Amino acid sequence: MTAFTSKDVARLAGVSQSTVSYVMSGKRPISEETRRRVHDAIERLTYQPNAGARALASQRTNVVGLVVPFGPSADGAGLLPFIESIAFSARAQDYEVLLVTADEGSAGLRRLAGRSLCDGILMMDIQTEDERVPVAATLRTPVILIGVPAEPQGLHCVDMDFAQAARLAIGELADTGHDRVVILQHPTEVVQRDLNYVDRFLGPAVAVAADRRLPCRVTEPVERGRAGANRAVDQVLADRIPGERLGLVVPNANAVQPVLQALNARGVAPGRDLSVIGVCMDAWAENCEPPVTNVSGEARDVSRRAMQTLFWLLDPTPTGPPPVVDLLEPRLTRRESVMPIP
Amino acid sequence: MTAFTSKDVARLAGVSQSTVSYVMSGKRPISEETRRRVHDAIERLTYQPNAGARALASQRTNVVGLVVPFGPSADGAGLLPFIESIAFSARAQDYEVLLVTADEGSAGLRRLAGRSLCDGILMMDIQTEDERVPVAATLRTPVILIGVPAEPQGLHCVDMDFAQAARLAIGELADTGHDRVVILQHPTEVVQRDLNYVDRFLGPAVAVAADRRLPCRVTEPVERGRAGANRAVDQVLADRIPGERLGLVVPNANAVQPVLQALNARGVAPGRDLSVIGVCMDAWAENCEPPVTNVSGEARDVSRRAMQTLFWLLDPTPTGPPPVVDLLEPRLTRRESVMPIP
DNA sequence: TTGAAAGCGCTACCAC
DNA sequence: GTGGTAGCGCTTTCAA
Repeated sequence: MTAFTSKDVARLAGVSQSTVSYVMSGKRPISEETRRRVHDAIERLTYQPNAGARALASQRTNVVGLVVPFGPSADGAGLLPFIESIAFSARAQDYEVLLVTADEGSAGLRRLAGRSLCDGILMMDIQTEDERVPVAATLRTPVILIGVPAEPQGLHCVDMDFAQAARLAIGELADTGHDRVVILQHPTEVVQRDLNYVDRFLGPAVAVAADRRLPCRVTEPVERGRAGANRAVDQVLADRIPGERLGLVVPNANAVQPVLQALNARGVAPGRDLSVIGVCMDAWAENCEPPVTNVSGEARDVSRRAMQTLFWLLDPTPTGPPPVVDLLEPRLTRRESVMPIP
Repeated sequence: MTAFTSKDVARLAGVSQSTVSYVMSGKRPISEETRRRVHDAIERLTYQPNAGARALASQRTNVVGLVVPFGPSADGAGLLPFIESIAFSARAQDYEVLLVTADEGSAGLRRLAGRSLCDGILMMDIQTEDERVPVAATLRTPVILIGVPAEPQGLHCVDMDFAQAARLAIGELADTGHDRVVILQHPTEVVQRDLNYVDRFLGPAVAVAADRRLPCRVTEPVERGRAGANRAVDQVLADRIPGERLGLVVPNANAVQPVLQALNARGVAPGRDLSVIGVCMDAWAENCEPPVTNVSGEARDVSRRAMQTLFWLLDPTPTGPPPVVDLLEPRLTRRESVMPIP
């Protein structure tokens, strides 16, 4: 019992195979009568076109490749919203999503492109100097980076604007009369992997603090999980100068909750005894104790935009091209973790 | 600049196209000399076979479809280890992974099979009565269920053995001299969605408790997040009978941490004032405060096994077929959240 | 408005 | 051990 082909549809509808094809693609005018007959036949046979054959003939797979940072480094739940919203955007345009793990390095890219497994590629977790970027730049298949490497080599980049996020966070602490800021560094592994967003945030953050005459220190890397947060918080509390208004900035979304827990456990109340601003999704910030003032770049927005860019590259429309480096505005939401102006 | 084809390789190596094909597939003996020449040519051209053409000619896509429960119900971080290990298993066998979201329902299955997008399908988050299962059973494409519906219709099922997990958890509380057990129900949404593992755990749990003469109550659904856990814990503590040895069982992996936090926040120490046993991955259990005694079905083991089963179906080997319903043994690990025998 | 037919790049049969 | 060649099921010219 082998599947029906467009030939079967053609025979049943009493038309040629090419007519079936044109009815499906809409690439040439078809009489109402013919269209109906073909659609009927398609329905009766529950015909579906063979993807391989279509790809071979049309040079279009209708698949997007997605390179995800699994492997030793997979960074907790933050990944899911990305994958999820990419899957939805793809589906909305009749595309499938092919998953490739980042631990393959550029081999994955070469495979996707070389075998014509997909029409375009989305790549996450870009390193500042990323061996895959130069490779990606030479492929026939368009590649969109979610993140901004040192040298994008002409590739389209989409991400949250971390510089702006830094300005918002530090600015808020300056505006609310803080005396000093401590920024909790990402975990060692992230720092060592040279992930692009580390310095895109830290650089501007330090600069803005200097600008606003706010003493500002960056901690040692804060390791994942409860233990890392505890250690970092102990250190911060030990260094506190009596009476100062201290602001903590947590650029690592995964650290926000553990840090708040550590503070609570030590009887230090964010919003009363010191301030905390996190960089994380709103949903996480709201669910903290207390709800935390955050700068938010929603994963969904970033991946939706990345998909839009990719689709534009796949068929450019009259509307101008998307920006090559496309940074989305973050948003500061005030909640209860920042001390009010005295 | 269009990609090289096997014809180019053949010309460069001075052999026929079919020889190139046979060198790559190893499906017929090739002289050492020829093999070398072909491999050289492949290397020089960095030739990669076109996936569509190959699929069309061989009726094999070398792709596995993965149906993931994204959508409103996506249940936090628990999903990633599954996806991740499936991706690795696939890669190890030279397969790609195509992602389909569960919100498409059986349409996704029909598309994967009807268009020959993949050779086999893995489906997660099975409902006890799942509309997709009867559909899956009629496809030409083999489907493996991760989970066990009421009527598997001959489909292969792989999952943790929740009945055994229940026995382990309840048994441990009985053995350590508890007077009463409270089981924290999954969130409303999970219960209403009729997910198969809810009753596969609860039924046996209640039965074993009865067997051991352990009074046992199942709570109202405990909603996601801190708030849900707080409410549930308040209720449990309010119902406590002074002096009793109370055991809490938390079958919902995502609730384990919030529940422990809620207890801690109320000055109730698990392992001293009452006992907690969670059903969750070891990594999560270890990272709790205190480390929690758990029954663990590791996602990785389940998905690896599911992939093995799928690969067996794709090319059956002399070794017998895998069991149709394949339940993996869970493991109880004692940590610090269960009160020692008095 | 429609049909016939030439490929797309590969696999696998049949021949030598 | 190797080569020739007929498809796989679709899209897209070219012709009518």
